[in-house]
Amino acid sequence: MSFIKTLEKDLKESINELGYDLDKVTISISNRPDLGNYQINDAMRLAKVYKKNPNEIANNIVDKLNSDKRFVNVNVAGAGFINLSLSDEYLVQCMNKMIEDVYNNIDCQREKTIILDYGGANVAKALHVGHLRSANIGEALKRLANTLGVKTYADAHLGDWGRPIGLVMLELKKRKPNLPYFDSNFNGEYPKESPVTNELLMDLYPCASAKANIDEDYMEEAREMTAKFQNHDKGLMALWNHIMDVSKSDIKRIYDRLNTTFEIWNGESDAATYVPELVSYLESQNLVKFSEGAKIIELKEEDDDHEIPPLLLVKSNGTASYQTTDLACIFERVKNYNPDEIWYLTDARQALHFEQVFRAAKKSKIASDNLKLEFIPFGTINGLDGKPFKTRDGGVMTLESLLDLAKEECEKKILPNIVGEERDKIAEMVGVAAVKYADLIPYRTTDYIFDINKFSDLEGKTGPYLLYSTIRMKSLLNKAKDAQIDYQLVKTVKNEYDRDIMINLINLATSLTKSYESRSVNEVADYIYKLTSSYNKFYSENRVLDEKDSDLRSSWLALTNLVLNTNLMLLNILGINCPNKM
RNA sequence: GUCCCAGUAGCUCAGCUGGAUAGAGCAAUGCCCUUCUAAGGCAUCGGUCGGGGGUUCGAAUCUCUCCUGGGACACCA
Repeated sequence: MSFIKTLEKDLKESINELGYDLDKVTISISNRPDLGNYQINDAMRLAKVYKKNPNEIANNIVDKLNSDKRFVNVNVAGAGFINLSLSDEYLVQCMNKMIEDVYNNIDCQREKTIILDYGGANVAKALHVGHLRSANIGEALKRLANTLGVKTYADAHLGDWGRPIGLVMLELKKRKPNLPYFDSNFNGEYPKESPVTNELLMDLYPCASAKANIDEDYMEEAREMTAKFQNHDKGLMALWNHIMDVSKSDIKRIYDRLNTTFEIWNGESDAATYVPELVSYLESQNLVKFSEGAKIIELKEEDDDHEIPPLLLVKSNGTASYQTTDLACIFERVKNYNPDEIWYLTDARQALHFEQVFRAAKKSKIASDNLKLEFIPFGTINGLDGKPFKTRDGGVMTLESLLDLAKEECEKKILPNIVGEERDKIAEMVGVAAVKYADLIPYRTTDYIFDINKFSDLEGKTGPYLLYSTIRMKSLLNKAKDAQIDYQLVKTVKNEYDRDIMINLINLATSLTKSYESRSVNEVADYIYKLTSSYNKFYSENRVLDEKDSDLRSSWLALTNLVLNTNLMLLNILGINCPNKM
C-alpha cells in the first residue's frame, strides 16, 4: 500500500478513536504550500455532522497527529483546515522503500480482466489523425492498468467487414475487370500473388468513396459488392484475404511506430460470424421487431428522460449493421475471454451508438449484470484554425505523414554530432514522444489544437523536454559510474530542492490511481512534468558530482536514480521510449 | 425538435466527488553560462472562471436559466 494511503488509514483510526465516525480521511496535496505539504479538510465535514465547531474538531485531530513522528509542522488554519508536512526521517525512509521496490508506493487495483477496444483501424483505408488518440489513450490506459495489477487484452477490432471494403473491391473491378475474383464461373485456383499493393489500396478507397458520393448507381453497386462478399462469395473472399494481408501488415507497421500493441487482432469479420447465432438468440427472446423492412430492437425504457432510437439489427437488404457487429462482438468476447469489463475508446460522437449497443446487450442478457461495459470517449484533434485537422491542401492527414512531420521537426534540434542511422532513430523517438505527450496532456475528452511547432519545442511542457531532462539524469549517473562513485540509498534531506523531489515521489501513487479512476492519463502526464521540473530545479541549484561530502553525494545520486527509474516507468506507461542521448 | 459536450490569463490547456490567496506551459519583460547535456534555472507581468439567479459557513466546481460554439439523432462505420 502507498505511503499516503497508509497514512490515511492510520489517521482514520485515530479519528475514530476520538469518537468521530467517518469512512475515509483524505490527505490531499496542499494548495497552500507555505502552510504545509498536505492538507486535510475532513474536520469541516465532521463539524457539519456533529454540529460542532470545525476548529475544535481540527484541534482534537492535530493533538493526535502531533504524537506521530512521521508528521511535522501540524497546524490548523482558516475555517478548520489541517496542514501538515512529512518529517525528514520519514521521507528518507520512504525513498529507500521505493528504491527497494517501487510497488511499496503503488496501490494496486483488485484482480480483474479488462478487454480494451482502441483500434478500429479500417482495412484498405489509411490510418489517419482520428486513430491517433484512440491508439495513444488506449495504449496508455492499458499500460496503466497493467501497472496497477489489472489483466488486459487489447483488441485491434479492425474495420474489415464494412462498405469500405466493398468500395475498394468495386473500384478494383472497374479498373481490372478481368481478375478472376470477379468471375463467378471461375473454377481454377486463385493466384497466390496479391492483386493489390498497399499503395494501390491507398488510391482505390479515396477514389471509390468520391465516386460513390456523387453517383448513386456506383453507390448501389458498392452496396451489392459489400453484400456479396459478406455472403462469402468464393472469389471475393479470396480477394478479401489478399486485401487483409496487405493492409494489416501496413497497419501494424504504423501502430509499431506509436508503440501501440494489440494482443488480439480480430475484426468485425470475426464478430460477423456470430451474427446468425446472435439474431436467432435475440429472436428467441422476443426482442426483435420488423420496421420498414429491417429487423430492429426497441430500446426505450419507462423512465427514460430522453429518446433512444431502436437498434438496427438487420438492414432491409439482409446485411448486418455495425450496431449488430458490435453487439455480436460482445457476444464473442464474453464467450472467449469472459472479461469483467470491456472498455471502448472512441471519439465522443459515438456516444449514442454505444448507449444503444450496451442497452441491447444488457436487455438481452448477452452481457450479464456482472459485466461492466464502459464507453470512454475522447475529444477531437483540431488544426490551428480550430477546425478538424487537415493537410495544407485540405485533405485528410494520415497518421504516417503526421509522424513524419514530427520526426522532421525534432530532427532539427538533436545534437549535431549525432549522425547517420542513430540520428534517424533518435529523431523518430523524439518525434513520437512529442506527438504522444501532446496528445496525452489534455484531459481525455478535451478537443485540442494540434501544433507541431509547439509540441516539438524543447522548452515547456513537452515530450522533448521530458526526454532531455531524463537523458541528463542518465548522463549524470553514467559519469558517476565512470568515476566509480558508489550510491545505494538516500541518506538525508539536505535542502528545499531535494525535499521537493521527495514529496513529489511520495505523490506517485495518488497520481496513478487518479488517472486510472478517471480513465485519463493526463494526470500522469502532468505528474511526470512536475517531478521532472522539481528535479531540474534541484539540478541547477546543486552540483552533485562536485559535492565534497561523499555521503551527501551518494545520497543525491541514489535520489537521481530513483527519479530516473520513476520517469522511465511513467514514460513507459505513456508509451514513450527514451533514448540515451539527443 | 430531442439529447450530449465545451466556454477559465493575449494563446494552448489544468483544476470540476464544493474548501483557504484559481494553476501550468507559451508569448512579453528582466536576471543567472570558465558549469554534471544552458536543449536548463529564477523572477515579474497577466484572470468580472461566458451572463444572471439559487443552494451553502464556503461555488470555477452543485442546481436553474439564458447566450455562444461544436457534435449526435436506424439501413455509412
